[in-house]
Amino acid sequence: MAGRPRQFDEDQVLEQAMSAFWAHGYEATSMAHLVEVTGLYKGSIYQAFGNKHQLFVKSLHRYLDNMRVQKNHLLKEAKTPLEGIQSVLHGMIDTVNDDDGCPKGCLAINSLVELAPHDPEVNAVMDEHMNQMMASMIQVVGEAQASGQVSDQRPAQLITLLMMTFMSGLATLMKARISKAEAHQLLDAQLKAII
Amino acid sequence: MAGRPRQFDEDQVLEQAMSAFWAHGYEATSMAHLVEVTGLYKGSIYQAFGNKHQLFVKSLHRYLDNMRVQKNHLLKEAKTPLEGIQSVLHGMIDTVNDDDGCPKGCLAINSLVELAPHDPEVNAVMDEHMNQMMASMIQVVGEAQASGQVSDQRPAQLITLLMMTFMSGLATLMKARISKAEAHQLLDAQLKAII
DNA sequence: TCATTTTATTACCAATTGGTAATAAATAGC
DNA sequence: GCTATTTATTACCAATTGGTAATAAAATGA
Repeated sequence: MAGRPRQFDEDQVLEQAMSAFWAHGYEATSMAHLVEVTGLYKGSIYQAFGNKHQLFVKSLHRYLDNMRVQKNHLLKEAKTPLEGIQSVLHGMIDTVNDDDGCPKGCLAINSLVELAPHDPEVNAVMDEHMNQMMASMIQVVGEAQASGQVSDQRPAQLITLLMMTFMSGLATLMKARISKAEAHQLLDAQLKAII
Repeated sequence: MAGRPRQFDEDQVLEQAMSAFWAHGYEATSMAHLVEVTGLYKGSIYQAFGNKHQLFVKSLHRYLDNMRVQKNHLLKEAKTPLEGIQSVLHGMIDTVNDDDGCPKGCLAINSLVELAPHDPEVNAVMDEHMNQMMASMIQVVGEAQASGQVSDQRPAQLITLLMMTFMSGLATLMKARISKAEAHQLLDAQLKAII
């Protein structure tokens, strides 16, 4: 016996909130700002999502899910393990969005820097995501080594750690210092060095 | 004809403010918090430093100056260019302070992520610092190449960019995911790969 | 049609935000 | 000792913060 139907799409609202947090960070995004970008009333936001922090965590989850889906898709599409690795990493660079001329970086890395040390929940979410990401990439790197496309001088885990650390650095520097094009070039150089 | 003398050491206060911004970020550090950690009154802070943003910029400058001084010192002390590079980079890892059990990361990288895209002044400060840092490191890498300690397969500038991007990633991940010990190991592996 | 349930919309709230004005207390020069 | 100057200390402020209570408006089932 449902009451008055919702006049907004929860997914769409979540997308808009995520975009705001992505562009400005958690602290700098006020509820007033969220009201503005979502177009709905403050009461509706609180009723639908609990509070600001829960809304943020849901936004972060959405972002990480998108990343995971894209990663799995690209890995499946790839003709070889190495090609998969490359398309996933270059895809990450393209995800760094700057529609409005203002680079947003990677929401995961942004959140890690701003919140992880003081926010146990965000830290846990990031922990699970990075473990999953690492495991997935370690396996592909292992396959690439088995097929001879990647040198097995280094253990797959080390190669993956070097890759992910480098990607974190790219995400950081792309917030202000380097362009997408430079990031792609740097990534190629890095892969050439560790592979 | 000086008036009432200051009852605080400006440098010491700046150090305390820097530490607060370093640990919690710009937005999450309130004036009330700064009053608490510095021990002086709000009015005194505003009179001495202008406002919160100017205090932050001064703190950031102080941090960057410290980094530059340490870098120059380590480079001068080193017996060879390569040794200089290594001690500077490993020294950066040690600068990532976690006295209170809470990793603060690197204030420069933290500020880049939180503020640079929306804060022209911070962006400009970081721009100048990174240009200077890059130029200084490119020169040392070049010397290391000339002395045969570093391969000249890659241009010195590219090697330096790979190094600095990797360091940015380390600073980021050290805020939550990896320990100092792991960071040192990863840095060694990275240097082995690109040098 | 009417009670129930859910949402939309408005109005409101205490606490905190960054920032200032006013006043009291030291110093130096005259 | 008085004045000018600078700082210390208190009291205060408008605006914004995240969050709620109250009410109006749709839907469903009886």
